Amino acid sequence: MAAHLGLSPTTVSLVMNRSPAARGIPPETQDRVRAAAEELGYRPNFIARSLRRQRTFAVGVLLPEISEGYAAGVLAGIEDELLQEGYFYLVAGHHSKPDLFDDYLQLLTERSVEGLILVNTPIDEPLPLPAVVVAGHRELTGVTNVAIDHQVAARLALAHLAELGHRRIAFFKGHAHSADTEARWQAIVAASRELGLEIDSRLTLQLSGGPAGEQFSPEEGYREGHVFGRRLIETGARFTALFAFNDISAIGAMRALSEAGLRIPDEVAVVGFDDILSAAFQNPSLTTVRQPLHEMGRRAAAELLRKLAAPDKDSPPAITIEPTLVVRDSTGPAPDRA
Amino acid sequence: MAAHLGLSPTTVSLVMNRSPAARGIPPETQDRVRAAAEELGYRPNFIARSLRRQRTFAVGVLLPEISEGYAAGVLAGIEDELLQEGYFYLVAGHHSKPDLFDDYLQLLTERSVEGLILVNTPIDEPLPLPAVVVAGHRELTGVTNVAIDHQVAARLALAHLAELGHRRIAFFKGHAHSADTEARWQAIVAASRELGLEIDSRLTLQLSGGPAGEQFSPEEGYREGHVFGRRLIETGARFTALFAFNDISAIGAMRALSEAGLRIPDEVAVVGFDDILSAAFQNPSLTTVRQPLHEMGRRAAAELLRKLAAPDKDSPPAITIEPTLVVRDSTGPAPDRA
DNA sequence: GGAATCGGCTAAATCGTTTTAGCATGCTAG
DNA sequence: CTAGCATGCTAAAACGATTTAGCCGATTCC
Repeated sequence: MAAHLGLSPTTVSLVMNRSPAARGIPPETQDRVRAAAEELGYRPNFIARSLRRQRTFAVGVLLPEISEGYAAGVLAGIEDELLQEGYFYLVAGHHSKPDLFDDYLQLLTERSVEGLILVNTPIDEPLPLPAVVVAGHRELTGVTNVAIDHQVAARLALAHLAELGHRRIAFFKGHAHSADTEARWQAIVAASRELGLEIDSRLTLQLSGGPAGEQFSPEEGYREGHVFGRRLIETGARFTALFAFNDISAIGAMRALSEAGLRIPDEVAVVGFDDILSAAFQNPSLTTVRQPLHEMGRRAAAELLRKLAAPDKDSPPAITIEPTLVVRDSTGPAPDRA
Repeated sequence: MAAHLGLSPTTVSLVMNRSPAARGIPPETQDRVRAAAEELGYRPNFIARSLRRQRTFAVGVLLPEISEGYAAGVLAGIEDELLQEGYFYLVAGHHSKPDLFDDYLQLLTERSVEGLILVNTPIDEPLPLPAVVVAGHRELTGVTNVAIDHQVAARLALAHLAELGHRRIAFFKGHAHSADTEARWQAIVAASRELGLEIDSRLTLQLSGGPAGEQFSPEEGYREGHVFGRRLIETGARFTALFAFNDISAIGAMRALSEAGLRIPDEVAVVGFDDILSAAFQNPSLTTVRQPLHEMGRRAAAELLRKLAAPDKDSPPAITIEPTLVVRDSTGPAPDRA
């Protein structure tokens, strides 16, 4: 390129980067360089540039499983934001195996990513690079945690049910090793108090989510929802609505309730959480709290880029995002009111 | 590192890479180097290495949408294979916008990826790098196409139905701009002939899949399945089974059939295609042909690595992978036989 | 005793950029 | 007339590794 023009690499570089130092190069020469670049299809080598500038315009993403709905949704948002800003990303799925966390962290740093985004990945030690966490389990100093606003989520679901006249509501709590379980439950307790609803501990079941460390597959989660749906009936305690921890268990429970002869939503209303694809395809279709995964990803990526641009400015410990309620056919007026 | 040991970078490099030229370096020195590397946490800089060796150990993946089930499933397979072999990958989702194909192809080549994998991405021009295509639309010379074996898929589904006594089978054909539509339909025609089944053109409906170029969202696909289910009944032609083009339309059709008072599987059997997550959660759960997405991804990645390792050896134009039949509750004996 | 070999290393070029410092040349000002 | 300055460019170092060619001293061989 430089040779072809009879100019030095310096000049070419200056022009191509529209560097302020190119002030001293007359417009004609600049045009000549750009024309030649166009003609030869010249594109500066990113690797060489990265080496010299010590910037890769790449970030690393660590998540449990790339094909799983939650992570994939968030990743799509991350991608949108990053590509727009000229960044790329390297992903590694660790299949929830803690040994792999470190291995992949190593590999990513070795490749000189500039920052990290962890999705649903519990980690204890401080991270070697600027990082943002989505659905993080613990708080790490200097690391921003992106999560939905559980207060709002609980209030949306419960206010919807209360408005329909439901007073006796059953709950599926999340499994112990989920990041959201505790926060969500506290929000539910608070919202119930606000709305004057009582929580019956007999109607509060905790999902196991599989043996600690491992994760239930979706089909197993569905099955657990089914079992728990039956168990609710067996308690003998009266309830007119169920707020499940996620759509999968809600769908399993709906099946169990129908099998027991309970009509949905006439006799029992069901609210799920997440708004997975199949929520809309159920019969009846499932009312649920939607997590704006895409936006969570976007915000996480945007915050990371902000950190990279201004490492000194300290960053918020948390970014909370508003969920929305998707009302479908699994909820209706409480039977005693209808 | 070199300075710390009082040795030259050459020696360090030779030892760290276990280069054959390290023959001349005595084991003690080698140990000394490795010990120091361990102690200092020294990891060679990948960028510098890439620049010198002209190898990045990275490949580019182009797909429509990272959060969509098909692509995400394939990508998980790609990832498994690549990470295992020390490669990383850069992904870009083009949202089915042809203008973005070239842009991202540019960006990826600029970043010196060594090869490309295209998933569900129709492209005409020859590619600038070694490439493998999953679910490719056209044949490109030198590019291997990974796809399922449609013959087997059609035979699995139809033999299952025939065995249950079904003779009058309705079909949903794929939309015109899907890579699989034509191949699958031909396979269905062939398998029908083999099994002595007649195809009634009144019972063969073609999905539109949305206005050309754009893609239907899953919810729209579901709705189309619902409409088409009703339309099947309206034809007045007798049928005891439906083989849909995908699970989503099958689920929509099941809904329509139930609403019309037809019991599944007693009066109509339904077979889907893909085995998406919700197939197992339907009521009744959906019998379907499962595409081994993960394996398709793995094979695609493996073939690409093979190409990179031996660019001269010519590669197969296609790799076909066997689907499997997942029998659930939406299929049963034909009514006239039961 | 001199040449050849061997053992243990290293100098220097290279990959393709960016960046700092500065070199000619011509013009202007004092 | 010359110091100073603007103009238009370039030399060379640097980024952090890999790789080729080869140096130097000691031993072996004839």
